[in-house]
Order: sequence, then C-alpha cells, then structure tokens
Amino acid sequence: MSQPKPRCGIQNHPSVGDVIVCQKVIIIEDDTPLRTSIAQSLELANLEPIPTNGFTQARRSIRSNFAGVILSDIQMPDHSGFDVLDFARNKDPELPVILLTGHSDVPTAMKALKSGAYEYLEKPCEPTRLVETLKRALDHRKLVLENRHIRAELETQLPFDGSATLHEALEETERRLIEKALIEENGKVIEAAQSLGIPRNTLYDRMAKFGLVAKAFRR
Amino acid sequence: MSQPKPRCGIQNHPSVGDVIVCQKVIIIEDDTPLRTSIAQSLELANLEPIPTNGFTQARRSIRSNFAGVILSDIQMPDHSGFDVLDFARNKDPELPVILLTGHSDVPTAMKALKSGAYEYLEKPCEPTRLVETLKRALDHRKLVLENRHIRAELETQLPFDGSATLHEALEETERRLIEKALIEENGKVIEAAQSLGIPRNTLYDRMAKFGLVAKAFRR
DNA sequence: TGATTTTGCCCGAATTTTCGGACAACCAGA
DNA sequence: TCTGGTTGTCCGAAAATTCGGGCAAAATCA
Repeated sequence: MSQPKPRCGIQNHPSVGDVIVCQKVIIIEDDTPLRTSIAQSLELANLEPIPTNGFTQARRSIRSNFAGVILSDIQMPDHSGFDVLDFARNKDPELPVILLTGHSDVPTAMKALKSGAYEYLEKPCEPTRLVETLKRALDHRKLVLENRHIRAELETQLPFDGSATLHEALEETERRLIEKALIEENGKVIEAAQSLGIPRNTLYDRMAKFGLVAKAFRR
Repeated sequence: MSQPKPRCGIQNHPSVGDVIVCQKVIIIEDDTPLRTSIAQSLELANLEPIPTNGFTQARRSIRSNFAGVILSDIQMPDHSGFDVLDFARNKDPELPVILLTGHSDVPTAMKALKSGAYEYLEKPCEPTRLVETLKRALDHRKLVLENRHIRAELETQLPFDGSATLHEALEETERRLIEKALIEENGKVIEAAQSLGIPRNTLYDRMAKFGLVAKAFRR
C-alpha cells in the first residue's frame, strides 16, 4: 500500500482536563537585597520566584512555553530592561514582562508599554501591589498556555477534511489511536495492544497496513 | 445529478482560527460628566463604551458570555460597586470588574480585590492608565472566551474516553460520521451515502447496526 | 556470553464487512 | 389513482478483518 509516511505527528499531550500550574516569576534585579526581598514577598504569596542578578543569568530560563512571567528592573549595569523585553518577546511574544521603573518615570513607563511590556511598576513598590500585578500577569499567562494546549489537542483530533470518504476517515482515526497507544506505551507493542483491547497479532496486522514500526515510538 | 456538496468541514466549525472581538466596556458611573468623559477616552482608544448611570441600567447588559468588561464606580447613590461585583460574578465568575475607588481609599480597594474585582483604580484617574488597565482586562476576557469556545469545540470532537477499546472507539467514530452526514443531507440516505463515498446498501447496513433511522435526521 | 523477551511477519480458519441486486412498503405529486 | 422516488430489509458472493499459533531475527537483560 502506501509508504510509511514520516509523520512526526502526535505528541504526548498532558490531557485536556488537567490544570496548568503557572506561578513562576523570573526576577531580574541587580540589587541583591531588593531581589531577595521581592523573592520573599512572592513566596509568601505562594508564588515561585526564580531570582537572577541580570539578563545573562536569566536568559537561559526564558523560553517559549515558560510557565510563568518575568519581572525585571529597567535600569541595570550590564543590560537594560528593554533588552530583557526584546529577548523575551523574541522567545515568546505572549510571555508577560513586568518592568520596574524608577519613581515617577512616566516617559520610560510609556515606552515600556509601547515596546510590549505587560505592565510597569514604580520602583518603591508595596509588596501587595506587586503581588496583585504578578498574579494578574500569571493568570493571563496561564490562559495563554491553556489556549495553546487545547488548540494543539484540537488539531490532532479533527484531521478529516470533509471530502474524505468514510473509510478514509476511519482509517485515519484508527491510525491515530494506534499511534497514540504506542506513544503512551513507549513503543511496546504488546502493552499497546492490551490498552487497545485487541490481541497482539491484530495490532501488528494494523501496524503493517499503516506502515508503522514500534521502534519509531520509543522515548 | 447534483454533486456531493463541497462540504468544507466535518461540521460547521465556528472556525477555531477566527478572532473574538472583545472590546466592550460597561461603564457604571452616576456622575454624568465623568461618565461621558470616560466614554470619550475609551472611544479614542478604539474601545466600545456602554455608558450607564447605575446598576439598574447596567444589569441587563451583564450576562454570561459578555464580550467585554465592567468598569464601575464604587460609591453610588442607589447601589454600591460591590453589588455590581456580586451580580456580575454570579452571572459569570470570569467577567472582569474594575472598580473605581475614591482617592487613596486603600482599605476599600483591598476589599474590592478580595471580593473578586479584577483591579481597582483611584478616582482621579488619568485616561492613559485607565485605558491600559481596561485593555489588559479585555485581553484577559478575550482569552477566557476563546478558551471556552475552543473547549466546547473540542468536546464535540473528542469521541472516546481513553479506556475504550479500539473497536469501540472506531464504532463510535463511525456512528458520529454517519450521523453527521445524515444531518447534513437532511436525512436523505442516498445522498448521505454518496457524500460518505460508500454505496447506499452499505450505509443501510451500518445504520441498521447502530439502530439509526433516516427519519430521525429530517429537518 | 547465554537466556529471555520482543519484534515483525506468515498461515489459515472463523468471522465480519462490503456491496450489487432485488423487493415490499411508504410517501408525494400529477 | 398512477407514478417516481425513497426507505428499510434480505440474500449471497467477494473481500477484508480478526486472531490464535508459530517462527526467525533482533533486542534486551543477566
């Protein structure tokens, strides 16, 4: 029949129902006492601070699906908060960055928002206000991540174009279910067969039909 | 002989891609000049103000999937902002309410947040800050609505719980596809068969197996 | 290394599905 | 009432699928 398509396909989705935890806050602040003080405030609020002393130290934590937000000082010796902002937006445009500006530095604050910061806070900042703001940002982030997650799930679920034949659609569904089972069982055919409720040989029959090999599903 | 209709999708799929517009702001403020002033600020920011002079006038706009947020004064002659908050949270717990407090009334502001307000603003509020805050709230609201929308979509697509047998899952899928085709063809078995790419008799076989009758799918 | 498990494939019989053909019953319009 | 189209069911042969058993090669483990 058809060649074993090199479809990389289904990933191991953490199931739609489960809640995404999103409470990390990367703190970028060169002033050590202030940094630890902020970190403490966050821990008291049940958040998960990741304190760093500057851009260089922070950048390895900043990645595309990071489950949290960034809180960065804007004036630092080595880099500016805007560098953080650019870097973060490049990694993930929907990753909220909250910038700490100097007292009453309205023009810079405006510039921050225009550059894509999620929010700014004036430097001598009461902990409660800080936490409130971060919680809103984290909530926002959580929604964004959930959204991506569900969309990904949707894509794997509705692949039939309407012009497909009943047989084609069913074959496609069957192939996906088999692939999913194989992934979940780490490429173990026997266990996948068991979880699908069919005998081992039958699963091999179907796999052969679709050109699937167990090896390709190993972690 | 009519062609099988050029069906674009498996169902009329409110298209996951399309963007939800969410820029309405219900303004609840008894002071008329201030109210219109706020409304103007919002219009300048490309938002869609719905000005009301109080809770009574506003409550009919507040409903479960409202595509916007609420901005309410906290001190009003007939009702308090907290009444608005309670009402809104009852209609939809994820509908953001932003409360306008008097100048430096921190305790009330705290109480507002604890009661579930999305954010509070101090009364003599610069338009830019107001608009920024509202935009964040609207963004949040948009995400919530998108989320609901996609989840609903996913539920209609996700046919089998993981514990189902391969055969059971495929049968279920087959039944759904057949029902879908019958619905789209208004219960005409012949046309449904054509759109599914199988002969009429085969479709009858399958329908019999599932206990389906065409009559039940007529409009 | 040797023992054990797993893979991937083939056989063959039992079962299921496919699908053309046929037919009675029903309904709607002329 | 006649007529054309549809529904729902049955038959039967061809085709496909299921699934137990078996086996050689590969992988894994001790």
